[in-house]
Amino acid sequence: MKVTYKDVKADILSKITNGQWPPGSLVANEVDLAMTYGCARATVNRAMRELAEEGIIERRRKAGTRVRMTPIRQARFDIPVVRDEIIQKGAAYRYTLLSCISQPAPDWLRARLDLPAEAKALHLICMHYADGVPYEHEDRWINLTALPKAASASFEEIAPTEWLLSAIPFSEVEISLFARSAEKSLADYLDCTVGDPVFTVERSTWWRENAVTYVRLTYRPGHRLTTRY
Amino acid sequence: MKVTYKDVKADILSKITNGQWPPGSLVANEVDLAMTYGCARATVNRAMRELAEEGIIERRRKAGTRVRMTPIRQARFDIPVVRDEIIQKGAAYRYTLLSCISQPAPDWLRARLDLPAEAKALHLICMHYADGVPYEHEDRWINLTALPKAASASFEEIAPTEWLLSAIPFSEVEISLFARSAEKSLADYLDCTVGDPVFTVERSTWWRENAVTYVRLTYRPGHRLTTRY
DNA sequence: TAGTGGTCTAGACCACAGG
DNA sequence: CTGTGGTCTAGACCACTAT
Repeated sequence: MKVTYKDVKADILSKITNGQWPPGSLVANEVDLAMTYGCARATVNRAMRELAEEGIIERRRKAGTRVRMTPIRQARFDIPVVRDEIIQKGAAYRYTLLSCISQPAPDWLRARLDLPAEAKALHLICMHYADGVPYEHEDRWINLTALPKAASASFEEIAPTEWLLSAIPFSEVEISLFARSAEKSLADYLDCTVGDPVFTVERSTWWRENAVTYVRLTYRPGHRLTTRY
Repeated sequence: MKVTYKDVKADILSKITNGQWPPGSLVANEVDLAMTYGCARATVNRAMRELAEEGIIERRRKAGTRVRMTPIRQARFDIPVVRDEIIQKGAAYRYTLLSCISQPAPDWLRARLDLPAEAKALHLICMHYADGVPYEHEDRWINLTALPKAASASFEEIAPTEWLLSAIPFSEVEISLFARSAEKSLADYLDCTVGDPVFTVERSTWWRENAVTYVRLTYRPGHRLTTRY
C-alpha cells in the first residue's frame, strides 16, 4: 500500500502530540522526510502544508519547519441560513416581515458602513420562528444606493437573507458576536423578559468594495453557537 | 508566465461572483478546465479543492463540480491565550487565582465530560485583568484522574490556560458561545451590575479520548468577538 | 460501467530569506 | 550564496458513484 499524505500527516501529528517533537523544535526538511516515509516530496508537502494551515507547525523558506510554540487555535463556525438551520433541527420554519421602511441612512449606519451623506437605506425588521416559537429577530439595513433593486423586492414573501443571497451570492463580511440585554420591543418579539441576556450576531457585508447591508440577528435567550476543533 | 493555481482559483471565483456561473450550475471537469487554462490538471485540482474547502463549490466524483446553491459561509475565530490578547492590545496583564479546591467531580461535570463516578477534580477560579480592569473571569475544572500532576502545579503563579498548554499542547475541543446574565459573585469580580448581560465561552477539552478540562470564560460587559471572512 | 475527482510520483524550476 | 519550501508538470492508478 502506498503512503498517503494522510498517513504522513497523522504520523507527524502524533510525533508532536506525544512529545517526540516538542514545541519549538525543528522538523526535518521535506526531502529527508520523503525519504524516511518512502514517498514523494509532494506527499510530504501536502501533509505539512495542511498542518501549517491548521496552526500546528510554522514553515519558512530556508529556515525550515518548526513545531509552533503555542499552537494557533482557531474555531470555525458554520454560518447557516436561518431557514436551513431551523429545518435541519426538524422544526417547521416560519418567517414574518414586521416592518419595512425606506429612508435616508442614519448617521451611525453611514459611519459604520462608510456611506456618503445622501445614501438611502431600506430598514427591515423580521422574525424567524421554529415550530411557531420565536427563534431569531432580524434588524437589517440595506444600502439602496448600492443595491437599488432591493427597493422593489417583496420581503413579505422572501426573507432578506435569502433575497440577498440570490442578489449577491458572494461577499466580504465582518461579523461580531456579543451579549446584550433585550429591550422592550425585542423582548416582546422574542417572547422573553425585558433585560434578559440575549446573544447577538452583528454582520456587515460588502460586495466589490461597496457596503451592501448591515444586520443584527438576535436569538431567543439560551441560544448557543457551538463547534468542535 | 505559467498559470498558477491562484490564477485559476481567482478566475473561477470571479466567474461565479459575476454571475457567469450561477449557483447550482455545473462546472466543467478538471481535464477540460486544464485545457482551457493551459495548465496541468493538478493545478486546476488545487484551485478547485480550495474553493470546495471554502464552501464555494461542491465536488462529487462522477457527478462533477457544482457552484453551491447556498454557499456555506464559515467564520473563523482565533482563540488566543488571554494574556497574549491583552498584551496585544497594549495593556498590562495581570492574573489572580481566587480559589483552588480539589474535590470529587460533581454530577453535572461528570455527565458533561463522561467521567467515572470516582473521578476527582480540581476547581479553579481566576481573574484576568487588563490595565487593572477586570477583563475575563475563568471558572475551570481540571480532571485530576486524567491529569494528576495538575494537583501539584502552582496556579498562584501560572494561569491554568498556560499550564495546560505546556502539559497538553494539542487537544480536541468543543466550544460553545452564549449570553448569560451576571450573578452576584460574577458581577463583583467583573465590576459590573448583577443581571448585566455577559458573553461566555464554554470549552471542553479532550486529550486522547480523555476529558481533561472544562472551562467557562466570561468577559466583562460589552466584550465582542469579531472576525472577517 | 464509465466518468469524475482524489491522490501519488519523479522531476523540475523558482522565490524567498538565513547565514 | 545556498538551503528550504512553493509550485507546476505529465502521466498514472485508484475510489467513488451516478446512470
